[in-house]
Amino acid sequence: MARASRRATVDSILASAERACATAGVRLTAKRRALLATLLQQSQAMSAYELAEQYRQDHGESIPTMSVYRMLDFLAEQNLVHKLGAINKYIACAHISCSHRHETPQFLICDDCHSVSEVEVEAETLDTLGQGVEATGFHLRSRQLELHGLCDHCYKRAAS
Amino acid sequence: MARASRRATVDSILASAERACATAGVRLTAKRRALLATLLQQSQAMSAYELAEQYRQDHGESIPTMSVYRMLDFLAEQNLVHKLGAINKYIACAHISCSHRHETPQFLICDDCHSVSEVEVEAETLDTLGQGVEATGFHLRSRQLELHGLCDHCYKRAAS
DNA sequence: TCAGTTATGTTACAACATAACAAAAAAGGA
DNA sequence: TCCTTTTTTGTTATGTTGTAACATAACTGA
Ligand SMILES: [Zn+2]
Ligand SMILES: [Zn+2]
Ligand SMILES: [Zn+2]
Ligand SMILES: [Zn+2]
Repeated sequence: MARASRRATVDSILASAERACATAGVRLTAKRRALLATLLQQSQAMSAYELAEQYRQDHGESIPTMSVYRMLDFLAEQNLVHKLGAINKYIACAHISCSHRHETPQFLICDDCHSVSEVEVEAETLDTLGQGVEATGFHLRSRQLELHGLCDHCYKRAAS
Repeated sequence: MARASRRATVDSILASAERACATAGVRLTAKRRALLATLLQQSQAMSAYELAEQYRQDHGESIPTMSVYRMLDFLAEQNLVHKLGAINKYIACAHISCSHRHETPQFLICDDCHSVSEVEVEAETLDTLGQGVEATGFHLRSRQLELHGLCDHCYKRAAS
């Protein structure tokens, strides 16, 4: 049943994504939607080339990497996926179905197994950080942090 | 005179780097030193390939990119340079000649002119951030943040 | 000197990303 | 509907970043 429930969750997230795109007045085409579906079913961050291969397996149709990059650019603009610049990989947003507005995401990247968690950080802490930085005359564009380390699983395995 | 004083500054930083390597019991070879000198004279972060080309111009000798990567790895281990993972570039540490121990550096990266500043952030704020993250079970490896935005110069130019 | 280690060079290739242009699909009005 | 315009997707070629594997050179310490 895990599989069925996972499937249902993906479908409901896709429905939310469709509504978000309709509201924004942009087109979530069949291919963009299919690519998002592929990414949603991954537990790890994926490179564009890995996604092209997974898409081929999932949908029985090959797709140029060039198109994958363009679709990822589109999805990232709509905040449906996030690009992790430090490792050149992409992850589906964990909050597509949330009603609240999209807060700046923070990512914890395991340097061993490459799993990625999208977490919330206290707004107050981020504000303090941002104010300290802007006091130097710099103007932050994004408060998306990408923090590296070990996930609990890999940490415990390394300790043994 | 600006050129002469700049030259002197670079020389004194190189002398500090030599002392640091001697203390650590590692070898700052002539090529590693020459590469560090090249990087010290840049005002922007440089990719490994850009550095290979600049090295060739500075020292009248070509150098394999493979060697540049290895030297940069060495210099980064000694905290003489920092790698900016988000943009795949390298920058000389701004504190080589400082006597105090090397704090975790924080970088402000201008997305327009690509200038990079190495700044201090209040330790307390970083601790709060780190504690929040570690409370989720994640184990941070580094607290080096790479923040993107616009430097004051580019910000004002964009506003006009 | 000579063996062992570290550093650097060479070649080949893998992985990531984009430029330039062509074809197809969708949108919108006469 | 038909035609025009715009957007999306495909194709080809190439640029950029990084590493593997192995050879040679330089240094170090008996
Ligand atoms: Zn998100
Ligand atoms: Zn892990
Ligand atoms: Zn530094
Ligand atoms: Zn700037």
